[in-house]
Amino acid sequence: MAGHKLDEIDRKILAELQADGRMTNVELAKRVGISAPPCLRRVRTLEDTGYIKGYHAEVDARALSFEVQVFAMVGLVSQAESDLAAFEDRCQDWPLVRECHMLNGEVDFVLKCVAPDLSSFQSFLTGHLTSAPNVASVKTSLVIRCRKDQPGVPFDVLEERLAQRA
Amino acid sequence: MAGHKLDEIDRKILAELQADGRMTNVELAKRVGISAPPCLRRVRTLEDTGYIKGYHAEVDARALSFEVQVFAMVGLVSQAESDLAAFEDRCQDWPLVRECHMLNGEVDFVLKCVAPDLSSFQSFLTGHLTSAPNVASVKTSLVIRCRKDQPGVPFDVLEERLAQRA
DNA sequence: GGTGAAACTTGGGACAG
DNA sequence: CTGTCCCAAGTTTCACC
Repeated sequence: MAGHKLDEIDRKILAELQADGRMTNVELAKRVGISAPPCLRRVRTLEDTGYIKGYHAEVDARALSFEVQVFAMVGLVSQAESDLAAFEDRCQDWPLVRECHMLNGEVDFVLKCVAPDLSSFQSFLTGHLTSAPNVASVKTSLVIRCRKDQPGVPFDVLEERLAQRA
Repeated sequence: MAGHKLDEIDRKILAELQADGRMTNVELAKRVGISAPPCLRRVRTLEDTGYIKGYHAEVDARALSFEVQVFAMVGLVSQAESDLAAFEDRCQDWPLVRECHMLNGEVDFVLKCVAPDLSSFQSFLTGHLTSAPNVASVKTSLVIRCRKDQPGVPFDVLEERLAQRA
């Protein structure tokens, strides 16, 4: 899958498509300094090998009346692998949970949730999350504001590291 | 900006482009059930009014040797607005910090960070984050695994709510 | 990696409801 | 104002070097 090695042009393609996923192939080819056909071949290879996992429009949650964003820290009673996996499976079925990360330390999971308003979040919280099997504790924190929300990875850091090794 | 009201076709367009941001306009038009030109006009309007804030390729961080993902809970000494804003400004300059959310409750900010490995994260942590002005406490949690990571909002929840109101 | 050519897509104009 | 039909310009994607 990811055993394929990337050259500088591949990394530039990834950086450009991460910044603007709807760029036309000719524009992309111009920016990375090759002609369109080999550029498209590289993009297809990056998609097929899993470097590119998809393309998404970034929609404004607030404009769509999802006014509330919440981080929920979840502790479980049992941390046996089957119980961890069972909780993750449950998260798949909850549309308000957008991300589910298993953590080290005191807390077992952090969930990033969205909801149209506080009351619909609270009915999810009490009706589904805290009442789910094996859930010991849930601490929630409302997002007051978000001034940085960048997807993906910082390619400039990657290039710096590669430059230092050379 | 967002005062523009959306009809069902607009919401379908947003849902489709959130799921696949590289879909061609004709494919999109077919899926939402109108012809291509008005479909494109709607997409442009959604972009111009801010419902669509951008398009991004989803790249595989691990494949690009960003092996480490960390959530950092940050408490500040002073929560005066100017001090909160100063911390947010600093986050803009740290490429390893991908998201910076201000929270209510005991902790002031949660940061989602990526790094190539543990040692580079720790040098960022001690060299930049914990040593930044006004930072009182930083608690970090390594992401062990992530089984759900969906961008954006759940459109099915939105449609359900609209159906119930009708 | 580049070139050329066919098929398709984009995006505008003219026009109907 | 939003939809449909049509057409030129541009884009994708093929076979080939």
